[in-house]
Amino acid sequence: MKHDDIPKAYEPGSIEPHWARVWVEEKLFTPEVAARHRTPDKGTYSLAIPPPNVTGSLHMGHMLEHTQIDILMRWRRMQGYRVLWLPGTDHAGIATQVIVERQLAEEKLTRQQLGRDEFERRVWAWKAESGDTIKKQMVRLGTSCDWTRERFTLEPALYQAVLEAFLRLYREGLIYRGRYMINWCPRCHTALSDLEVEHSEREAKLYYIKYPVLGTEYSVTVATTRPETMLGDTAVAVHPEDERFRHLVGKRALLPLMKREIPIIADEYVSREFGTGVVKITPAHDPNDFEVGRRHGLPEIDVMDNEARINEQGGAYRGLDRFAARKKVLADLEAQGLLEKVEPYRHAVGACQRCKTLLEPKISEQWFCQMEPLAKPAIEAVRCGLIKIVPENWEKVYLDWMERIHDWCISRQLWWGHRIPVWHCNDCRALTPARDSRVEMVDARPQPASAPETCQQCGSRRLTQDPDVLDTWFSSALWPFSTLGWPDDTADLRDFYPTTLMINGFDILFFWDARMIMTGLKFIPQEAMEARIPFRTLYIHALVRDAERQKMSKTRGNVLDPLVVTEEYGTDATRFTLAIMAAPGSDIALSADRLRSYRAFANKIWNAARFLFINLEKFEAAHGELPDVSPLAWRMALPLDLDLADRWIFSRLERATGVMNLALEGFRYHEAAHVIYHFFWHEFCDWYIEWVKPKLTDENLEVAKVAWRVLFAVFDEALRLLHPFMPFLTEELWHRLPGCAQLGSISLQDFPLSRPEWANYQAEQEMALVQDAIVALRNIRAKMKIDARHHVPGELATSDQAVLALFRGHRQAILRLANLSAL
RNA sequence: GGGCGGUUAGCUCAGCGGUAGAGCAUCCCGCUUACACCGGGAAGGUCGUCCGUUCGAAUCGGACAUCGCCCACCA
Repeated sequence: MKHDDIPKAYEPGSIEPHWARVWVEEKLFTPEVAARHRTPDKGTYSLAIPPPNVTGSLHMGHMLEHTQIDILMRWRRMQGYRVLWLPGTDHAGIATQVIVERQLAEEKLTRQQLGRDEFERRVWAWKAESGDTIKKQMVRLGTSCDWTRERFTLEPALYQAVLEAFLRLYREGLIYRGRYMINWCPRCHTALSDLEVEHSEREAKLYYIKYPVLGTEYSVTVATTRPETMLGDTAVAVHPEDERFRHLVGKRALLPLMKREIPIIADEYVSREFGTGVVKITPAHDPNDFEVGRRHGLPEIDVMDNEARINEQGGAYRGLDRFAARKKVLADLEAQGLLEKVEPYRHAVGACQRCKTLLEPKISEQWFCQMEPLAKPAIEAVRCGLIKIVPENWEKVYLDWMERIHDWCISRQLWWGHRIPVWHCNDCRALTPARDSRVEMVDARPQPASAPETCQQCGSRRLTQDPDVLDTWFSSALWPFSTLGWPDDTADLRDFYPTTLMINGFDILFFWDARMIMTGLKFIPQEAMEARIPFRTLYIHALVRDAERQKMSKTRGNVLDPLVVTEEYGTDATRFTLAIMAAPGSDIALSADRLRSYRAFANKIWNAARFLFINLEKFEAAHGELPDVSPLAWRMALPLDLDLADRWIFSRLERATGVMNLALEGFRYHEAAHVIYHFFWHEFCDWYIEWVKPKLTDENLEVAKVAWRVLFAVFDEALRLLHPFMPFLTEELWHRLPGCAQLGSISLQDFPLSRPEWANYQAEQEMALVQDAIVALRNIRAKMKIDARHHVPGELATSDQAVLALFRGHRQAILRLANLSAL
């Protein structure tokens, strides 16, 4: 070996791609391959990746998540578990469709012009083109996934899982179709689930409008924020016990502008305190009014089309956009003297999560999934502790939501996704589901293979498949078991399910985690609940924010490209930064300062290694032989009669090891990272290496050899502790250590376990004293200008025990003296 | 309207019952043959406010202030 050519500065760019490639080529992260290198098998440890959007690319949020997962995966793998981290991507229905539609728009095309088949082909083409961007990026970043098991939510096997789940829920009546009020996005032209609505407070106006009461000379005044919806009013309501209006109940009012007679009804829903105590009822355009309308059998007059323009039900306002209609309605009311007053009003409105367009509540025929029967066991599983949510406060959030859960609108008026496997009869309109869950490839796209041939009600052969696709989260909900082969009873499913862990951000706690728990409990054919849960522990990580503390996310434009950051600072340093800043519960504001300082840490490690290598060469040159410093040798033959600094460094190493293992058990990445950082830099480098320097060249060859062996022992252990955090650097250095290359990858070596016999409190106390002494002496010398140069610890260790004894006797006095600037 | 989280050194944040910590920035001294992406030293905080529990509180309880987030069908 020749180490003269080791660069002084660590250059991550020159080694990372190499190891990234080797790891994948050797399939080290395929559990069966890894197991061949390891004998004691501690059982399986598995995690199904939160699948990124297939057409997306990595942002810092991914990198944080993947770093946190990867640290635990590598740590457990080193501990001897058969670790499976199953990667894959999500077809991401609406997100992906929007991207392709945007591309079409550049060609001045719409998907409608293209037609459904051609549009789907375009999306598949786009997927083929950009679908493995994420994978390439993850491989480059060393993410230790088992790429031989990669999955995609729209591939045939997972399509089959979706069909199986849908058909079972459908047959049991848990999936139903009906006309209800849903959230409609006038831009995306699709229904959305409640979760996809973003509420935000806005300044608005409260308009007070007079409705004449028929057969009297007076009128009632209603208050509304959306006057244009009055075109669809079918009643006016008051509280049943409101004395002010009791006499009006049963009378009729004349709906202004539309000249329609509508009843005045009484309903508990009306609040006597708000507004005027009289409410206009628009069953087709407000969720509350919808309920009231159904209770009283009121007509539901939908006055808007899918673009939120007034339709033919809106009389003179037909064709106007909802906001234009509002202006005109107000102007007309004003002209007729029916607009009593306008007040400023602040309230929350709902917008489309995807495109931020204001949503329109709309009555629509959609598919729903009944939630209560699924939620009950999912609540139970968390409440009884079978599934642990960390940090604990999220458990309460989860339970609160689950206990007030509403039915889930699962149909989307999109073309990209799993099409609903139910056919409509063109003759009798009855519904007939696919006969089974088999999937076939038609035109390179997976489709249900067993379409019904005849209507199950009238026997007609004229059937049309429902045009809608399923909410993208429907397939995600099955992810932990669909990726392992369900509905088939596969070896992987038996081996790795339930998965050990799930790690994701709180933003998908309801969207995803809750639904995985419900579906796992529903579909896994095991008796015991503990065998059906999708994961045993759910760790909710914080979000990465940019310097302005803005949330980084797929839909916002402020994403930081991890590849750019890692290019500048190195993947290991970036990972370390994310880990050491990842205290549970608080968000991370990524800063260049921190990245720089942990790049310096990587450099420090590199140079400590460089010191070892260079001086080992010098030793060989001087003595014509090498001390045996391979891990095999030092583990067999560490001497018992070590001196103070040796006993001290082993004691500190043992402490670091113990704390790191405990911290990682509890997802306290920051604590683990702090411990190894401090140990490596400020104990191993600043004190220990300085201390042993003289010994390494001791005239007594045996003394020198022991020093070398201890030095490498500690360094080797430190590299292993560091490996989950800095896989590239440690892998590179491990391979350069004498005798290590032939042992294979560091990722398959043992992670250091706690060795309590190494803890040595006495050595730590003595060492603290010595360190004080050295610092004091250095200060005194510097201040007295006895010697311009500062002295390394080793000088004291080897030559000046008498000074130490003196110091021991007069510690306080010397320390005081040392700090006197008067000297 | 409910719920959650933050408020600690100039900046960004750890600590969460026993004499205030890190990184960066600042000041002083050192280019000692691993590393100036370095080494040594120093300065800097009555831990948002008030009340309480305790021998003892940044750390536990309560109130308040302030910032942020999540959930929510009062038009």
